[in-house]
Amino acid sequence: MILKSQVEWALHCCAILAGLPDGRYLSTKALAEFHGLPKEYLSKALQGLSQAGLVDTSLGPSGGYRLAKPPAELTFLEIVEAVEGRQRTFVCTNIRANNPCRPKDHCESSPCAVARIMWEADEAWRAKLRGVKLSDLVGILSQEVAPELWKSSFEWVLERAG
Amino acid sequence: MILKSQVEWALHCCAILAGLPDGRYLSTKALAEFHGLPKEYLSKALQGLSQAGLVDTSLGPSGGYRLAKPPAELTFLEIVEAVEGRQRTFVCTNIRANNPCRPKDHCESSPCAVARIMWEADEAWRAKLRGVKLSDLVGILSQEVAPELWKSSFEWVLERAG
DNA sequence: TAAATAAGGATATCCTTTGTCCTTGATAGG
DNA sequence: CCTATCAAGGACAAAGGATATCCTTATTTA
Ligand code: SF4
Ligand code: SF4
Repeated sequence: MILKSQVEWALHCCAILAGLPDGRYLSTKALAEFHGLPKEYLSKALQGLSQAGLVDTSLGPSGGYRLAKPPAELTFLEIVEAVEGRQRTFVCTNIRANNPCRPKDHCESSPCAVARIMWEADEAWRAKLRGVKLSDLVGILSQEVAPELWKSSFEWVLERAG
Repeated sequence: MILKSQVEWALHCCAILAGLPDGRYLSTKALAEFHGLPKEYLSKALQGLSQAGLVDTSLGPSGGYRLAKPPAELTFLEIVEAVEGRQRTFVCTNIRANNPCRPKDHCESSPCAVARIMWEADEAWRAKLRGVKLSDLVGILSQEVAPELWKSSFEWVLERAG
């Protein structure tokens, strides 16, 4: 069970978009080039962000993506779910229904304890991601990334932001 | 990102094995029949439990599986990891290394903030599973499963336990 | 008008999961 | 000792999802 690599891509892209000046857009092409990713496939991840309403888009030259809300209001969970989907990581195939001792008319209405426990763990994972804002990430990165690299990356992006 | 169905199978099988009298074994055949699962494929999941040291095995007629330790000392996490593996759900492909602004001699030693945050969420999931014992599950099931079904299932198992 | 862009459909490739089949070596019971 | 039964595991096939590419369409900006 491994998350799609698109999750990593989307998070990185959002971190970049968070540094974009108001009203400007950054294209898929620029984001793909900056991260060394296949443009067409990265596009699918960005479309996921768009469909989830996390980013705004603009067409034509100088078009691209920008965040739909401030980084402080955008959580990791939203980004992860936009790309990875909202389905729980544990799915019940209801194998208890195959119990040979089970009467024909027997019908369990609610999910069994196994599923509930696994779903609680799933929710703990989501709660952790829900508690981290995109602005938190930017704050950490701004402290950890080497200043000259931080600056040159910012300028690289600005040159290409429409 | 969805857990293997074998995780559900292994948890159910452990719950059954937890009710086995001391010193007796239950075969793959019986476990597969009880849950309505393909015997050969369920065998792979049970081999995972065996390799992780969670169950003891015995060969020959009246052989099979039994728990290697009391249900109160067996956690959900152990069972899940025995089948699903211990790899983290978020893997870093280090796309930051593709940054065109990155100097040739630049070398990030430690994982970046994105990975650390995702790994913290992963650990929250594991911590939740680590906190649930197999005995907890048996306790809940013994209260929730209809008494007559519980009893007949127990007898069904006992008839086939070697 | 022309170039650039997002959106998305179609398709191909690779890998994981799921599932089956068979062999091997060990063991209990007769 | 003999035989049926068992776990272990290798080989292999089918199905589905992830990854990746290519192309078309509608839209917008310069
Ligand atoms: S364990 Fe939960 S999920 Fe699996 S069958 Fe029983 S109820 Fe369904
Ligand atoms: S985000 Fe974390 S995982 Fe992804 S590249 Fe940067 S460091 Fe590696």
